[in-house]
Amino acid sequence: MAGSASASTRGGETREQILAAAERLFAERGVAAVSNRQVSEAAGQANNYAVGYHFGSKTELVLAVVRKHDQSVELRRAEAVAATRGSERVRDWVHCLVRPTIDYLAALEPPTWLARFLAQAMTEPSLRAPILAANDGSPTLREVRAALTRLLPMQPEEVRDERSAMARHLLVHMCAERERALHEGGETPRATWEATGTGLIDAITAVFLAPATPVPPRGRGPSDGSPRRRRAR
Amino acid sequence: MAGSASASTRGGETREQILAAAERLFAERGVAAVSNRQVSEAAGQANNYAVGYHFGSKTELVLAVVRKHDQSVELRRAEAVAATRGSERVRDWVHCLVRPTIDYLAALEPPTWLARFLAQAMTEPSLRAPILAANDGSPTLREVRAALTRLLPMQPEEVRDERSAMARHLLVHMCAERERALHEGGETPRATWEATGTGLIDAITAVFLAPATPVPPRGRGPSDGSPRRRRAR
DNA sequence: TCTTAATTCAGTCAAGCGCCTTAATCCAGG
DNA sequence: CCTGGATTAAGGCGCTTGACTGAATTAAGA
Repeated sequence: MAGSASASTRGGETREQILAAAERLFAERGVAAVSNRQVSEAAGQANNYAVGYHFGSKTELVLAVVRKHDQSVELRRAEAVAATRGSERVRDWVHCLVRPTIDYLAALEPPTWLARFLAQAMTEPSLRAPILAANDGSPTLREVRAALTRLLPMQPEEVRDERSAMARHLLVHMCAERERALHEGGETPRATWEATGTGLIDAITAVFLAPATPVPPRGRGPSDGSPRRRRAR
Repeated sequence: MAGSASASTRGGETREQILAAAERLFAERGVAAVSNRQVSEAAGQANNYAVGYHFGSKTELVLAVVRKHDQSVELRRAEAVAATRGSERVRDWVHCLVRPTIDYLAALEPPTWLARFLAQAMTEPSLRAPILAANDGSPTLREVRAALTRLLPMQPEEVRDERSAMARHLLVHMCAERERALHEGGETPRATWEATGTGLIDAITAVFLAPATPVPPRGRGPSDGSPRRRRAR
């Protein structure tokens, strides 16, 4: 395997081309539907084993793409967290969850593939775990989670975890959906990434702040908040 | 191709076995990662072309699985809508969005594969469109959307559409996540499908009811609701 | 200038794939 | 009981894939 030629060595450039090609192809067709050969060829390599040589396996290729972008997002998130530290507003911390990703997407020059790529990669059963692990390692994300825990002290842990997962799903899949619409030239619900981010912050803030219907530990509870209804027919 | 042997003919039974095997394998490994041969073999067929014979293509196989379940969910949703008709509470209509799916999942005998299967199928680029089309055709879903539009008249259409998409993503992926955790024997944020449904209704209701930050038609607006911040470093 | 290690090229190979064919097998209606 | 259409078994064909290899090509340093 090639050493991680970080800079503009010969191999480093090839690596970049492979990463770019992989990101695009995986975003368009799904990770499993694209062979390493196709990635190698799309990257302009005559050697059909180029991916194997530079990355070892498809899993490591995908992780390399993820890491490449994660780095930049993590930086932006660190900035956002620094500016938010001390705030008592849930919305401010949700902002830290959403804006870094959105701003990074907006900063990439179109056409972008990242959002769709991430949605694909996160859904692939064999890739889900390692990618989420990388997420768990982010210190900034950890700080945001801690802040939300502090601001929502009455909320059962299970509810907060559940809602964190919801926030993640919304961010990933709504961005992917917008990116897809953008690419296909169709209509996008929002005119800009900026506006999409605002919509996501509105929604995710509402999710975290929503009153949680208490669920009885076991057995039927007094009510689950559903309307009057019992046998309609 | 086989006629749609609906009942318990010889071919009908094989069809069922193929559908069950496909649902399981696709849920576990992803649609693209499973070959038609593997599905045929898992269904106990010696003929590696069994899928082709009975369904024509992988796409039609997937759609057949979707339709099989959709039918039952649609029935439950019709009941729920009938019981909710006339209600002015957003939550009641969100209930109609969530409960039918959740209750159907809860009614299936474990282990279930449907939720993960749907998440996989919806993410597959080539399958997304036809599946969403089937969704659009549902008259009950149409009625729910109409009701929500009626109850949220001030909300820009783009915001409502966006939030409908959010609701769909949350329902699909949160169920898939719980089902996965259930299958792997890990911890589930909620003890029961019932409680998961309640959590989803809480969250999705909040999303629909959330105040939408107005986005200026063009150019920088007065505020996007973000905290005081301008150059943290 | 000359090494030399890293990288790319240009293939090979077995395994698995989609698609197709032919021959058995099944079973409902005559 | 027989027959014909539907279904399943068994396997072939051409192609792509992942994994691998040895020779050519760079390019950076001695």
